Amino acid sequence: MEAAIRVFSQKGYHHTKMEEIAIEAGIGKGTIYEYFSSKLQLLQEIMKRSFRLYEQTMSSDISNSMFINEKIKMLVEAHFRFCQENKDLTRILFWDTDIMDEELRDWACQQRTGKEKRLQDFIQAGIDRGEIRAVDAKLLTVVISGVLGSIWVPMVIEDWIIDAAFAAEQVTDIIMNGIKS
Amino acid sequence: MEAAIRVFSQKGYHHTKMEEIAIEAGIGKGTIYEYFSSKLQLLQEIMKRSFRLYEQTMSSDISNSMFINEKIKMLVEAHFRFCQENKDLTRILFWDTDIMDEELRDWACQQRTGKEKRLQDFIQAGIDRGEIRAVDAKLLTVVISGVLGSIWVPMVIEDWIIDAAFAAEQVTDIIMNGIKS
Amino acid sequence: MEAAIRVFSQKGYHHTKMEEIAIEAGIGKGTIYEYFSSKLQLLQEIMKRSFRLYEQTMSSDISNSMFINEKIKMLVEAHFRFCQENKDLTRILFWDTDIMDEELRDWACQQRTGKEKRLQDFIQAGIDRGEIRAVDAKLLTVVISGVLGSIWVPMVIEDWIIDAAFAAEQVTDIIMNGIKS
Amino acid sequence: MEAAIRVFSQKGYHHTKMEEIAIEAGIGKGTIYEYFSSKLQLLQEIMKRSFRLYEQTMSSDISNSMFINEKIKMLVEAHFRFCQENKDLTRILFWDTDIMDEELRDWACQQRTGKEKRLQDFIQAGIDRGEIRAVDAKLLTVVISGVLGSIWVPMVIEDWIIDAAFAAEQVTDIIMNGIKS
DNA sequence: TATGAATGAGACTTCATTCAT
DNA sequence: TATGAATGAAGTCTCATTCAT
Repeated sequence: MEAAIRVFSQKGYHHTKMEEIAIEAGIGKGTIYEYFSSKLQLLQEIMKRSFRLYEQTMSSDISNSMFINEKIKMLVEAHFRFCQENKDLTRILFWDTDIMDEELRDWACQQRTGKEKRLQDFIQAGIDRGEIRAVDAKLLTVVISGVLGSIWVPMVIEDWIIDAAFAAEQVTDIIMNGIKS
Repeated sequence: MEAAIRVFSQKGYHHTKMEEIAIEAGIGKGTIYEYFSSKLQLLQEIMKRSFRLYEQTMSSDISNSMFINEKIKMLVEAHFRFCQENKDLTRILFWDTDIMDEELRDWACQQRTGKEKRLQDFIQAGIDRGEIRAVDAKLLTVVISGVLGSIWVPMVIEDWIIDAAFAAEQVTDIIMNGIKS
Repeated sequence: MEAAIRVFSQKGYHHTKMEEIAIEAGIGKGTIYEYFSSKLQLLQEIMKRSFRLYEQTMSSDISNSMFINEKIKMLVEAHFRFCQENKDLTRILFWDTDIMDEELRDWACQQRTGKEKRLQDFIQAGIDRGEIRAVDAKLLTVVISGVLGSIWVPMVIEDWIIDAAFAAEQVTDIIMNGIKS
Repeated sequence: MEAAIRVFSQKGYHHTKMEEIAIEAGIGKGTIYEYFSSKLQLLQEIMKRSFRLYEQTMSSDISNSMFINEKIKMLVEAHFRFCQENKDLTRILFWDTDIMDEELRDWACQQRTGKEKRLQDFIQAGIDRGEIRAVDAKLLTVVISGVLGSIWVPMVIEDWIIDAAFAAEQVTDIIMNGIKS
């Protein structure tokens, strides 16, 4: 699985041959099939595990009792940290999106939708409590999701290294206070 | 080419067979090869044309003499409009990223990097002129790119319809003034 | 299909490679798949066609209005002729019985059962009309089926050539009159 | 070996995996190879043993000193009994005929040929002694072999249960006296 | 002696591409 | 110029067999 993650991440699902994974893992081609029934299932297993790991990373850090800006900061920081620490997984998770079969695609959509729903609810709550001014909650959700969903690109592709805590601070600052001087 | 765009967009590059494109186009399989030397080249042609169209859409609207918030607004609005009006192209451009061969990938990276460079310069100029407070220009670039690069997902996948002008106004407002009440 | 029949007949289904069929047919491996979706389907098509041909051969000759011994003679003769004239088909039809998948196997069983049912009815009618003495109809059916189902072996394997009309006459004579001197 | 017989009989040689035999036998996959050098050799061992058992069953009962009809009756009865009592073996012996390699196939052919030669000689003797009228000995051999070689089908496939002694009596009666009323 | 995880040769099947018509 | 039947390279997956434990 480790080997598969490395190769998938590097060459993409469709350009990866089972033999390459086997070689990378230092095992025989057939051995992979002892543990995964097909190439697709191998990818799916990786994705499911990744989603689970991502969920853990995200949810463990964010308690419910914080102020909105603290919450956003932790969210952003956790996401940045995950991407930075799991570059290969990140690349697979966000890049190889087109191979998922119907089932996995639906599942991934649900995951995303669920995540965004929680984010949107939590923004709406902030608005209701008066911590956030009355912006369009859906739009703000998309904005924040967008930042999270795109930050990995320079990190993973250009090997851009940035301190997660600092980046989170800055991004939260921009989101909260804007950029107008 | 129109047909190819539709099919690629719907099924993704790897799941599209040349025959399907031919059928969609109402022509023979061999005829495609009269105009494109290979499946990959067909995609590349589409992508290049798309990038060109995108560039046009983006640059035509944005004159150099505007204030920063106007500029950002136009940038966002133009992007939103492009995504909304070219859903198929958008999906290909942003989704089928993993098939590009070395050459195309490099080219796409250059395009992106170039775009971000211009964005970053223009942000830096804003900071220098004092229109923007001293945030990390690279980070802000990533944030704005992220919003642009992610907004298409709900538009294309969930068929989320939103008025480009209104969305641009809101997003610009958030970026400029933040969300704190 | 002609080529497939030859190769299947000679080497058996499991020992036949698609490439061998292609070579025998003087075409490319892939071309076979233009006309048959899989190796199994190719065999099935051959079998279905063979059964149809067999049925035709059998039924065309045997009118309903004959005496029992005439009927048996024609049955036996038609069968012998079919085996002699379609050695390859015969070998496939009666030899490669174990590869049939569930569906085809069921279908083949039905064919056989149907055939035997008709034979049994027709024997029973002979008994009822008093042309045949009161033997066990089921057993006699099995005996006659057995003769038909086994005669091909020396014909096909040992290349035993015998005049169908003569053989039919003799066999019918044995069945009708026994062998006791 | 018992396990192999059961599984081969049920699924056919080619559809049987070594692992399935191991599971059926309640032993490890590798253990089979302690006793049989290959899958094919395992089948061959089974077949050889079966032929031997068959030969025993057939020859033990049939003394040389009997009248022709007694002899045929015993032959038929012994065969029927063997099939009835060894359904799995029977199915393997008569069904999985196509997998035999050159060597085994030749051996099986010899067995069969030998058997038929003896049968034919013994028929010829009957003719010479005047117990049988002058039919074609070869053809009669094929007829009797055919009945023997086919009777197992309804027994094994349709689970047709019939008393061997009764069946033998009837079949012998038909062969000896025919069916004409 | 018994095992079963590991192996890799081998076979099926796909599909981008060609080329005779 | 347009076609689509033919092609065969390439890749997935199976399963008999091995061998370290």
